[in-house]
Amino acid sequence: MPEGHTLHRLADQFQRLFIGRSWRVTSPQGRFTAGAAQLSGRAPERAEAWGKQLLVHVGADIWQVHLGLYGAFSFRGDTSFDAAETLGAPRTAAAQLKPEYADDGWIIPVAAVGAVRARIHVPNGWADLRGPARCRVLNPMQYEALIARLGPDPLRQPPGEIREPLLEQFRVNLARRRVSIAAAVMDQAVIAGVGNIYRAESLFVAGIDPHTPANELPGARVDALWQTLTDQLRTGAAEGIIRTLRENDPYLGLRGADVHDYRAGAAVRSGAAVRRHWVYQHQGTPCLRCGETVQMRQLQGRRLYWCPGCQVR
DNA sequence: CATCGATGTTTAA
DNA sequence: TAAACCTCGATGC
Repeated sequence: MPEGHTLHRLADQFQRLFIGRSWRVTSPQGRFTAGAAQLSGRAPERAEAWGKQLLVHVGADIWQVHLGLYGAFSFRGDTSFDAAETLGAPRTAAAQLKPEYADDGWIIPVAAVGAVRARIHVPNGWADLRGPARCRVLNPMQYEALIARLGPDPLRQPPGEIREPLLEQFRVNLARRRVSIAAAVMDQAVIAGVGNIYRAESLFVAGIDPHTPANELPGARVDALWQTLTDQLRTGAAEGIIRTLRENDPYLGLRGADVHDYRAGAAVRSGAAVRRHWVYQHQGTPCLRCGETVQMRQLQGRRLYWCPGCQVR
């Protein structure tokens, strides 16, 4: 789950549940004890996402959380917490809670299970953070330094709009790289929020050969890629899931392609057997658009997927 | 019960 | 390029 869309959902959820309310912060696992003490008893003013970073402003301090590959936040509490979803790596959903309250009116949380790095608690609910790659409190200087090395985030544009300065930054960043566009688009200094699934799916939809050098990608294709990523990330943030392939996609209609997902366990995990991606994890099967065999190879330690028929220089 | 893998990033070699 | 790190569910023996 944790590509940029997840972090924006997370920031929204923080905004709704915690912002402006005095919270208690602990570290049941014991690995965030000092930071928790620093944040506890105060009221966060703002939660924002920038790419894959969650940044929660508490006075001049900023709580930085990066979920990495398998970090996750889970939420429990009264009915206002019911709609709060677990965000991050897949976790089994907790059973329905029967809220009980202490004398001070605060809900009594269940005992922390497993390695809970941070628990944040407000009167009507709490959230547990497990497995983050980063969890620390930044001062304003450290915050500025972090922001300075992040590229533009397509989700930091108003919905339905392309912000020229962000797109221009993307163009400039690509023009400065000689690595492949596949490597560049995963570089958080070039564009923030894109992970392995959006890389594969955006380059497929934009019809770009992932091996094209970033600085050789024609301007029109750079702009089209930004537009594609903006649309895909926006949809992912709205739906809470990465679904780049839709059953009514006209390309599917043309070929009468079968969109059922036969990967082992996929149907069980997703609750539906309908395939969600064009090329991601579909190596060795016919492309649903052109029929060529979808390719996969290791690139800088990550798996790259593409269709050699649809994606050209 | 051991091993593997995952939508990620940093550090060492 | 490889290993380390953060966690836990799935898979295999």
